[in-house]
Amino acid sequence: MSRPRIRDYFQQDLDQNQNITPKQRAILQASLDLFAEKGFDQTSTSDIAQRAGVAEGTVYRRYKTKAALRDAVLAPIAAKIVPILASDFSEDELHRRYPSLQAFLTAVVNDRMQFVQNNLKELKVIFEMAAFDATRRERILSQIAPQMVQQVGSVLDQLKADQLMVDWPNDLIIQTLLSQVFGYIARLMMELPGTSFDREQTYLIAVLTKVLTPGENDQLEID
Amino acid sequence: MSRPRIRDYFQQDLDQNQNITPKQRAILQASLDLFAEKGFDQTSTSDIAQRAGVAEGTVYRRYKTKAALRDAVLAPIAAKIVPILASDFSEDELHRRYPSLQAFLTAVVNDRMQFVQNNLKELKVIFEMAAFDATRRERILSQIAPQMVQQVGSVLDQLKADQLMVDWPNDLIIQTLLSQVFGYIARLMMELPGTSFDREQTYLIAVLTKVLTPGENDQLEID
DNA sequence: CGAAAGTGAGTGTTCACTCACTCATTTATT
DNA sequence: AATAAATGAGTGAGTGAACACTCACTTTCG
Repeated sequence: MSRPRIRDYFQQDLDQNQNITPKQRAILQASLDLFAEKGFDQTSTSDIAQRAGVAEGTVYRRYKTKAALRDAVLAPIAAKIVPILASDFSEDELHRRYPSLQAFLTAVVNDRMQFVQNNLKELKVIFEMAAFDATRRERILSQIAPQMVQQVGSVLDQLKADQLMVDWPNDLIIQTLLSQVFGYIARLMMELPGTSFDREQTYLIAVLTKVLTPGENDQLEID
Repeated sequence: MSRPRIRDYFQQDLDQNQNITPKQRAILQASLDLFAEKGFDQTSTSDIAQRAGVAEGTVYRRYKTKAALRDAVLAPIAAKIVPILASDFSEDELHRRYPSLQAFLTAVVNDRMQFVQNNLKELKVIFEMAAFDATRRERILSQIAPQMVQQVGSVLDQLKADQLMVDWPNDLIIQTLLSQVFGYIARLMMELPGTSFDREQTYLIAVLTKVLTPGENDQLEID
């Protein structure tokens, strides 16, 4: 593929961020690692300090609370999630670059898989947080969902009009895409055996292409 | 559908269990509710006692530790998961009852969705535990995966031989099934808006039927 | 020297867990 | 049948440890 890959935004942001001392960066890194390894509640601030090679007071120099530290760890990726989800989904991109649905899906899947792999720890922390914090979850969803529907919707409509994609409601198609993405993330997070990037990629593209290609018996008997 | 539905095994087991006082049952119920609402670590034993209308000492009368209490809450469902996953997957059932792949998937999906709905809280607690406890996770997977492959495998081979199912490796097919199940569970757990049982069911069956029906371009270029 | 970064002993609170005790019911003794 | 003894579920104040967070002080660096 000739397209540029989505890079590891988190690392990038950490590096770009100026006013940050090596110790503060070590604290962020140790927090991320430990939160992903053991979970937020099971990680003590003294764990973090120890892993980062720093006194506990140093952690609280910049971050007022442990929760604020988690927010600081997640801030860079949180800002990138919506653009990642929606990028490539423009009619322009679509018509200029991709000759077929499969080619389109290949490009989309490839980038997203890279992003997930590069930010797996952050995603794990986000999922843990979202699992039991309904308020935060709703805030996130209420920001992401409409943008997805809006940015992706017109392209889906175009694909459907061109008979390139199954004629389902857009929210069902988006749900299909996201289900596969969640499944992929879950498989990575759970460290299931026998998974490899190439195999996952081939599989994801095959499933999505098959589901989203229009067929003969596609009527969904939904109101 | 004329088939019997899978019932709410957890409630059933709680009732069947003899030597259990009302207070002890209240403790189990309160634990399950609170673990699912707030998460295990965020639930204190005094929370549980209060919700159950019981003194904190009563909790420790039967359960040595808080973790043992969680295990007791999950024990009934844990014993049922493998049978649920594998039931219906016998060649006998398949040929006697189901005229088509779609009819087969409809029956399978229906029962599993009932089970998930009836045991959603328990599943949430299990997922939280599995997320950060690699040892437990591997123990669970090492028990479930081989049984799934064994019990489901021969039927999949039959379906493939009869040209009723796409000729993919069995583990990929199982992965497809489980991905959809996980996606469904995730959607329920996250309480996404706009979901209903009927809609989910129609959707799941449609997606699975489409993916698993043999087609023209099904070659997966995998070693 | 001044300012910012870093330190680690200290603090108040929360929490999992304990234990001496109560009380209602069952079993044994007269 | 009446009374005593034994049993075990239930209680809640108490305990020690862990934890998030603070602050008076030290070190680093421009």
